[in-house]
Amino acid sequence: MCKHCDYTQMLEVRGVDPTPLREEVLRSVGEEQRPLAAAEIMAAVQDQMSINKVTLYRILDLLVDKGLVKRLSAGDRAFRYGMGETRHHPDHPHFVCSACGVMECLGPHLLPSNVKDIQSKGNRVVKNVELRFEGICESCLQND
Amino acid sequence: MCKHCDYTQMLEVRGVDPTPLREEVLRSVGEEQRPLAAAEIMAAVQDQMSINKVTLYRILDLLVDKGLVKRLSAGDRAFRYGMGETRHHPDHPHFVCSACGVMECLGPHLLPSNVKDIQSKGNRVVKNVELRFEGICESCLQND
DNA sequence: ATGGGCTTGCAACTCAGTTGCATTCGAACT
DNA sequence: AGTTCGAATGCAACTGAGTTGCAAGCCCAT
Repeated sequence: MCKHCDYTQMLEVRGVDPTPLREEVLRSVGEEQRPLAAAEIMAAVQDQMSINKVTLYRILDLLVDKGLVKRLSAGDRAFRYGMGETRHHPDHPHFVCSACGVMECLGPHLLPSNVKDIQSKGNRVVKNVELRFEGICESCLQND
Repeated sequence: MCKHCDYTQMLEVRGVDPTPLREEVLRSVGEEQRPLAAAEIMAAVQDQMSINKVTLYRILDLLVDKGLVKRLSAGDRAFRYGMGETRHHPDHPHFVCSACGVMECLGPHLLPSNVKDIQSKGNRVVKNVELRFEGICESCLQND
């Protein structure tokens, strides 16, 4: 996705042992311009090396836990996994096509800044905000 | 949820035969102040009459299709079902507690109005917007 | 070399939701 | 009345994404 990302270093900085599988999973997520389902990441990694389904899910859990990867709801039964926030990749909303199921990233400016107002409202702690648009993507509109 | 809702009539207006089960499912969703998971709706309906799991899912599909009910992602594996938009119930964001999994409704004012700007951006059609906050709810904060 | 702690793999499981097909029921048509 | 048709419901078995339990492999420090 990005020239700023040294995946090995990103892992080390978060105190995660940079094993080949972990690096490859993070790279597969990072090199994509859109969040992927676990099955897609699986296929991408399998392209380079062999990996077990359980290992993949455990690595994804770990990366999500360390904030390197963000787990996103797509409105269907499978999560999507995209790069976590960094200085170079601010938080942003997503668009999901209900025809083909592809999730796309939208510009960060579409995520209203006043959205964290809820933090002060009521006695709750807000840790995360997710904004998702659903509809039909450009490519599906053409091939209808 | 509401004095404005005549569930039988709501079904009829949308051209849906108001069977006892459909009325009871819609009522179970409508009388709650927060969106429920299918299992919770199941329990609520079972309280009044016997219903099969498959029938419940089919009724929910139907109600979602007719716009009477809205299917919401909670960030976990189970959808939540809340009342669809009406004049009396405008679209609004939700809060999900990652500790107890309960989804709460937030005020419609927290859903930024400029959020539909994306409609014009790019060649896509946006049909739905979902804004979800995640964190720890008031009740879980107290019992920690 | 050996013991303990990560990392990975394999099989079996869970859970929410779905599919296929049988049954029931009520309206409609001889 | 008998038949037929379609819509609504039920039951069992399935699906797909993710999880759990446990064994095996690997590495490093005693």
